[in-house]
Amino acid sequence: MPELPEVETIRRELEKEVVGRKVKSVEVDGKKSIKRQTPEEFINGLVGAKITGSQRKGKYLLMPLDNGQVLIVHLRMSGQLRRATPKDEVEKHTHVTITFTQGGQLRFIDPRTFGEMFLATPDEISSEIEELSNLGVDPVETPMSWVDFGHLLRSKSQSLKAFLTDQSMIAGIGNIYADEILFDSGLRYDRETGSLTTQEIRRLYRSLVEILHEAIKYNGSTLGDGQYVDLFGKAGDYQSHHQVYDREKQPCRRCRRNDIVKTKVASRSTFYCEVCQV
DNA sequence: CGATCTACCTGATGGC
DNA sequence: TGCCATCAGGTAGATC
Repeated sequence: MPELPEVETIRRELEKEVVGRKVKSVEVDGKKSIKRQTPEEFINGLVGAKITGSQRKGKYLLMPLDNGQVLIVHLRMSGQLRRATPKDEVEKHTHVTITFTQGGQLRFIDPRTFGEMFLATPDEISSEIEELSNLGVDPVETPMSWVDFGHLLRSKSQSLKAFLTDQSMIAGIGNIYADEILFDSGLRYDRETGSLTTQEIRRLYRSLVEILHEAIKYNGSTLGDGQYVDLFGKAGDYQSHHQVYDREKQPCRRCRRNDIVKTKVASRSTFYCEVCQV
């Protein structure tokens, strides 16, 4: 599922593939992906506009336009952005098709329809749209010192996994990378934020940055369901580097003597090693 | 206050 | 073979 590394992979591709292009026409199939405004408002705001940038904040993609608005995309669970040409077969669950004056297309495909696209002004992004204005620091976009990270960590008393996946604290980490980061740092998912020593805080932050960068290097993770693919339909490669996620009952790659355990936390799967994580 | 659950939705999978 | 239940997870909002 798209988390920070997957969204960053797509952002980089969008930079090459759509920035500088002008929108010729937009096709919207129903209201499944355009939820915050009418399809007409969305289409009218896009047609004739040129995409001038490709940014990311947490799991949100933001593409500024030359008309003062910003095209915002959130892929949620199953959303895909795909480069296409008008001749390409239209895949099932294609909800939005943007055709550029140069001929190419950008398509939004989303079987489970949780994802969305909408237009907003920079003012609305920084004040009115709460999910965006409340987003915490993006650890790849805006690195911080481990000391600042420690302050943030101690600002709220909660479990480490809840902290890592709390988008208003650190933006971009979801279920998969939270487990991988916690394993790498040797910390259990249920440790309290206030219980960490200075050394553990440092280790957690180092793991967080390292795992995210490694995952970006391998173009993100594509799970067995194949839901995540990049702009060209290509799967990521980081899943083979997972140490714990989806490795239940398989031997821990670090201690080699314990099997990875799967448990449920807040109705989400959590994988960890009982020996390596304390 | 934090932790947990539920809704949103479809496709894949497993059991019978 | 087909039918039903379960699972996957991002996020908001309800509830404990």
